[in-house]
Amino acid sequence: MTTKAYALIDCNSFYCSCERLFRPELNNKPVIVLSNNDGCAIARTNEAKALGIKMGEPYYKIKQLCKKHRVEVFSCNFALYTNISNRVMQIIISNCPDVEVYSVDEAFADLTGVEDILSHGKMLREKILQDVGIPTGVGIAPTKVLSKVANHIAKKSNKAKGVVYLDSEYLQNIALKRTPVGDIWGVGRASSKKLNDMRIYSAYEFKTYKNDKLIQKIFTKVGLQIKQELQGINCFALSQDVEKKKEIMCSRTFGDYVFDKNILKEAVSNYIENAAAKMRQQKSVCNEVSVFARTNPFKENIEQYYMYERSKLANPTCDTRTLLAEAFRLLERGYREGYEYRKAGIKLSNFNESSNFQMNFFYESDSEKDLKLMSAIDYINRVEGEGVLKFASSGTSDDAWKMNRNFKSPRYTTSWSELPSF
DNA sequence: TCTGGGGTCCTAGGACCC
DNA sequence: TCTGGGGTCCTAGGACCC
Repeated sequence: MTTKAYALIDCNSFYCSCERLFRPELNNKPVIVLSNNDGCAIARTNEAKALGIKMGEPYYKIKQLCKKHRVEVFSCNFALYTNISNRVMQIIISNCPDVEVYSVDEAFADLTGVEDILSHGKMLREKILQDVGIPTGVGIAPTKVLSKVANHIAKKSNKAKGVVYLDSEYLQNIALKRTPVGDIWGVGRASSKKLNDMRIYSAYEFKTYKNDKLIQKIFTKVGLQIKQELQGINCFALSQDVEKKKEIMCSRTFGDYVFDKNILKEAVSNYIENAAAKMRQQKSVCNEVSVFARTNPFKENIEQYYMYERSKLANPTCDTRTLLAEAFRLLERGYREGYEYRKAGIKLSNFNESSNFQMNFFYESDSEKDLKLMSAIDYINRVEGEGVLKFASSGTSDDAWKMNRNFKSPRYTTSWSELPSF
């Protein structure tokens, strides 16, 4: 078997870089993007990181710091990021034989067999920067886990100029000795602590640890696979086909506290509409609906409550009306009066293929007429804009459950009325 | 005053069956 | 007080990712 060469192409501070595209004066300035509800920092440029702003840090804690250092702050604008992401991915896909789009801001590419692998990596980086304007780091190595390590170095090292190829075990070992175990892809906080307790601190010490049985016992099958990937043994293959989701969730933290069941119901209604449309898009039907709502766990002086209700459906469906009725029934069942609700959400799960289940004699599937209605709704919302057509239960008001978004940038690329003008 | 959202995989343990 | 063994399926919860 020939040695593989996997490239990991990862956009730098992706959301911030997207915002900078339309505000070039922000290059070299500190920029952060906040999570929904302007809750916490979920993307930071290097300049913002240098100020000590941590990933996931609540905004209210760093507000003063941001003001003092003139950090440019944005509410998240996912429509924009998705659009830019598609452009980046298109370049990778059309320039590499096999590609796995791993997330909105990163992709694995199999470069095995490419003549000059390092040059190919450099070319990709240049082309994305030229054509879309997004800076990336490219890490290349024989396994996915090692390519992640290479990617970290590509981003950190000035010498690397954004591209690193760890093509020999010698280079890999140098890199692994400089990598703390906690920085390995797939090793989180809990495992990191356990490894440290075993006196394993660097990725190299993990790679060369003798007792595989113990690793498997403590860190499960996946833990052992990560160790083998560090040794250059491929355990994680490239998954190319876009797999269907196995569950679809929708949840939001509210902009304000909610006591009223009817307002919760309106929120839940919106979430169901949203998730059901996504589910129909991947041509699934679900057998299970869940609804949850909770008080603010960070607020210590209030009485906490968490409701979670779930039900199996008699017949698999993708009909929003059926799902709404079920979700409302669950909310009715779990709702308790008198609590300050801060967040609610729903989950659709236990999917079947919509074409398969229709063949099943025992199920009473959605009728042709129902499906046509749903398709029509989806079509109108796709063409005319999200949320143009809504169910009455979803409300039309700017209510308490809506999010705070005080620093939102315009929808430059997805809305005609908000096109940039220079 | 103010702390996101959406996923996946794995395992242990319970339920249930013969 | 004694009280099998083995298999499968499901679920909750943990851990991790971006």
